[in-house]
Amino acid sequence: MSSALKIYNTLTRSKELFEPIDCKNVRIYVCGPTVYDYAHIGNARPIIVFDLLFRLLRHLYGAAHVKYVRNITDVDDKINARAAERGVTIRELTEKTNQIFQEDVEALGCLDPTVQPRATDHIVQMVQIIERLISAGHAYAADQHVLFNVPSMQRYGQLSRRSLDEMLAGARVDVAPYKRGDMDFVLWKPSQLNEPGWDSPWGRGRPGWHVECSAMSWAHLGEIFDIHGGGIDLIFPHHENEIAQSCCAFDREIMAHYWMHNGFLQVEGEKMSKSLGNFITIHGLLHSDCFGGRAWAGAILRLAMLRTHYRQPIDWTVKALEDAANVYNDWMRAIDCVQPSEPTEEFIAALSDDLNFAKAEVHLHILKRSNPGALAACLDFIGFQSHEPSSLAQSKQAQLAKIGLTKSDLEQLISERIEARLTKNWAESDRIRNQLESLGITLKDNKDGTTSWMLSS
RNA sequence: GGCCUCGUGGCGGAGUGGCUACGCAGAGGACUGCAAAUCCUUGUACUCCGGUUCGAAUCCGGACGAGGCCUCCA
Repeated sequence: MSSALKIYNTLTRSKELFEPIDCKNVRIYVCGPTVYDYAHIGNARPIIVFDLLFRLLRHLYGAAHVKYVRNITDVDDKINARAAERGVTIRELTEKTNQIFQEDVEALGCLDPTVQPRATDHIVQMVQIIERLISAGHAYAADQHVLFNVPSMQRYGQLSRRSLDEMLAGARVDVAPYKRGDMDFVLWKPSQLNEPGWDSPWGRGRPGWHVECSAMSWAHLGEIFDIHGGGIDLIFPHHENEIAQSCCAFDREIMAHYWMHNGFLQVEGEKMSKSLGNFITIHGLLHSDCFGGRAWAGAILRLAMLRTHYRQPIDWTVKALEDAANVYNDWMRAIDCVQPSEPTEEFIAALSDDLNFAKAEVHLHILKRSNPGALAACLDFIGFQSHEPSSLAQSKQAQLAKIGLTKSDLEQLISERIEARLTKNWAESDRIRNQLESLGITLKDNKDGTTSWMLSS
């Protein structure tokens, strides 16, 4: 079985063999969050999906040879509006939001990207790109704004596969007096004194929406790189405009070779929206009972997310989380006290087929019986390593501490119960078992007469 | 209106021309004081209608349905 990586490329709308520009320096960029509010569960999808890809690339090319950049957009009009609304400074808002985001992502079992650049640290590069675009005739300054002149780029619309005519037919574009073409989009715009702004050749202002990604990918990955990822909704206009900016600024045919997009998420069959009241955040799922009446471990959320192929639409349901929890707990029991060996080739090969997790999951079920060590290694591989034997022991200890029992207290209770069972005192036996169950500890009577304990799931 | 996805058993979800995965849930059984866990058994599905073919869930055409984008959005 071959582990050659194949990925679906939105540019060509087909699955292609992945061939890096430089196998010693594989480069991937993923559009990260705009930090103005708690990240919702839809935001978690690209984070998890591309974390899986990152892990796979590290395996295939070596951890030192993969560079993963996921940006943090900390300048945006939504941020300005939210900060004003809450009466906090922009810096306070973006710092706090980013901190929660980082905690959420860690709980979801994601590795840190190689670099997490911030938009506000790359204003210089943005200005440079804009200057290049102007001098190449692809952008123009007008009325304190700088706009990208869409008709100046013949290939515009290549990624989203739409022609300028079609786009204009939709015709709900902003009409502004300073625009030459209806589709032209803003690279730079003036800031009021109460808005964040930077000095530039066009006056004090701030960047438009798309240019930050062109600047940050350039700064950290170069003019051209391997993979660019994000949600499917970003294809147009965000990624289309990034391509336009980068290709025209650097006079390149392409910006990234492979464009990958994850599908959308719905909640219990409906679009997630604040008005429907089904807007759920990662934070809420992890730390409250807002969904399904209980909190969910990050690993459960991660597994539930991965079980649907990343390009398919996913329906986020309580049932899917319960299923994922069942499967996950099953695996954890199977690898309790097992030393991880190596992930199997079949498993890697399945993932290498455009991240076909469902196909890979089959091998996990097989390994559960035939080779727990390999199962543990496969689970480690895909980011479930928080439950290595040592940390399972740790979480058992933590639970004891939480309920105020020492290990010998527990052992005492267990042996009392064994006594009771020997004298067929079932009432006492059940009383002890129920008492511990209510404290989050499940007892299990083994066939040899011993009793072991585990954390309740 | 334009463009783009998708439609598999109760649920999730592989499978791109023949051998009809896998998991969850359910049912039956073994074991057990009862549980839990484990093990065994059990599931013949592919939206509809045409077409191509010896043969289609899989290819082609059409219908219906769901979702997305075209405007901020992962």
